[in-house]
Amino acid sequence: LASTIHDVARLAGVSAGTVSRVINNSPRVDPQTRARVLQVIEDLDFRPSASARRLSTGRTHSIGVVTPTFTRPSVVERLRGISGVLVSTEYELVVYNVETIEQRDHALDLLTRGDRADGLLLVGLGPTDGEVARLEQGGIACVLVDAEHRRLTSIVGDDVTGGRLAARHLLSLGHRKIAAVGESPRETFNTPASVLRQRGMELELRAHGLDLYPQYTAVGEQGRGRARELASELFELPDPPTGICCASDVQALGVLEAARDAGLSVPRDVSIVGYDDLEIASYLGLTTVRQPLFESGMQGASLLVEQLNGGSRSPRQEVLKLEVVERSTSGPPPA
Amino acid sequence: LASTIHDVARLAGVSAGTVSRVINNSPRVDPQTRARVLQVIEDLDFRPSASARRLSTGRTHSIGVVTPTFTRPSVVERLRGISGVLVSTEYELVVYNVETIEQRDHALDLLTRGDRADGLLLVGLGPTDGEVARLEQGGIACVLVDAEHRRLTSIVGDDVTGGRLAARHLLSLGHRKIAAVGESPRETFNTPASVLRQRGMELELRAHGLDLYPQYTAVGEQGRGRARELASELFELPDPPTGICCASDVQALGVLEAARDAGLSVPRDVSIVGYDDLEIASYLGLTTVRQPLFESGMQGASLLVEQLNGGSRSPRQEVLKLEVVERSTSGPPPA
DNA sequence: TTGTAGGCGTTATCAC
DNA sequence: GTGATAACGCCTACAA
Repeated sequence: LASTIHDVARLAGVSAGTVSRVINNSPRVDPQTRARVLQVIEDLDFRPSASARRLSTGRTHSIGVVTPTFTRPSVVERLRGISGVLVSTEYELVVYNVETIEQRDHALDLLTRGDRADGLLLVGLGPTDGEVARLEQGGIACVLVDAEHRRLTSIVGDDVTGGRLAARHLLSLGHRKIAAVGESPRETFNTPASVLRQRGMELELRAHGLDLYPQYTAVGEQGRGRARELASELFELPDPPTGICCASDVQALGVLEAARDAGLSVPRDVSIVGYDDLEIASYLGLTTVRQPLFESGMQGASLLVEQLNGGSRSPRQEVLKLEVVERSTSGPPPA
Repeated sequence: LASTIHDVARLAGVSAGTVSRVINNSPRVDPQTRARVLQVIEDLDFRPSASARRLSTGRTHSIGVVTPTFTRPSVVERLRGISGVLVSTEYELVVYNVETIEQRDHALDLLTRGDRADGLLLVGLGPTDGEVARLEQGGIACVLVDAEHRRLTSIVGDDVTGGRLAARHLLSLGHRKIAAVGESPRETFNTPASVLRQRGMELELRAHGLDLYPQYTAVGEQGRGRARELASELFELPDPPTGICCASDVQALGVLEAARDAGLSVPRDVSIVGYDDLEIASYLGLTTVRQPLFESGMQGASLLVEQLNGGSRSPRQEVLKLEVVERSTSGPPPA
């Protein structure tokens, strides 16, 4: 029912080849005939078939974003950045949401064949060596956001430093009993962000002659609910912490709830530091480690598009700047 | 570099046609040869080319979701629902984020050709009659979520009723001076949700011998910041309202900030009602009109997939249940 | 049950 | 500059 390149050719009295040249605005076509062809295209409301193009050129004009639970606030923020740069290109955005190992493997299996996407953006998810090899073999460009691999370019926040910054902030306020609420790494996704942040905290504490004691280290699955439980346990300790660093703002919300449950006043009784600086953080006055999520998406997408346009694919690592945003959930420890 | 159906055929000692039959598990193939072919497929790590399939079958195995600013919390929630049902199907999820009229028109123009997506999910965006005609002509299935068109099946919240419910809640608490903070419809997207809710409020107020006065009707672009400004103006009125119904929870956040700015206590001095019941609403104790966003996405996707599987495409309308969730931002008006 | 052949709508490589 | 012609990799009658 839809018209093809041949219909156009016939009505314009030229060959399909010429129409193709017009479409792809090749310089080698007479202005007269070009005008004529364009007219017919307009009359017929012709659009070249994307499928046929894919098969013929071997390019899909789409990039795949694969990420565990793309509806997490931090990922959404990154997606905003990604979408923002893709919209001004010819690339479509195909989202592969992976919640399980099977889904993750399945997606990467499909995607490494190269006929579904020209490039991949892996967000918060690291590929295995084998997968990287297949990507290279298939000539598929790939950039990591919030994940790392020595052979791939990646955009990361400096998590160790982030952890240090959070701890340093509390230390500078006079805290000595500092705890961490973190996310258990979903091992299959290979992103140790939460672990690295705790390591950073540890380093900073040690530099001050302190330590991150096991009883002050609470780790569980991501999300507000679990963080609330973890924090409640912390508050019930015989010698509870006076400051808590969380692996995300979402977790910090849970910790705030736990404080409320326990009848603790923030920051008078306990200081709480988040991570990410989501919009909600500014609304709530949450002290947090700001991570440029939006920018990470932008940069990831930009670098990927650059590679797709023939740019170098040699691994590069972009480390994003972090900073503590001091608001009203942190203050001096109780006397 | 990647192996094709012919490679498989050759090594298995059969024809390409047979391999194709195996892939698409046609019943008409000898168990023995099938086994042999499958073995070769495994050995070669063969995967059929999606591009070739698309061209040959005319189906893309992908569904397009087009929506204005897909990173809005309410849309994200709907996407969760959509993604949830698509993941168990063979359909890919292609996101078309449209921020401007041009982008909207461009996306719909591409998508109505039928070689980019088998089906469309339009979220918070209504197509024109012309676009609907082209969809039908191209045989492209389409379901609307949070939008309406008489010829398309759609999933909507009952906005008029939602407005009534919000107003009724405040009325029942004794409020008489009730204002609305709404979103100016981005006309090009054809979704009058905010307007409908205000109409509902109006109806309910009238039923109580009251009215929704123009000075109590503040409308502006969506988002927290603008809502804050609008509410500030409301609070500066000589006779300010004692209750405010917002078109979204996000707007309600802005209104809460404005109240804080004005030194008003909530709900003692002013009651605030949101709309949507985002997760943040429960965290903040925001009274709101709960709208099943996640379910709307699920249902939209389910109905679409159903149509794609040969189900009926005659327009159907699914109206989602709304309910007021009473929390701590609403109470009796000041005496 | 299996092989053959034509077609899906483009692009690209040739000659002319 | 333009027109044939051969891919691209798969599917699907139709024949055998």
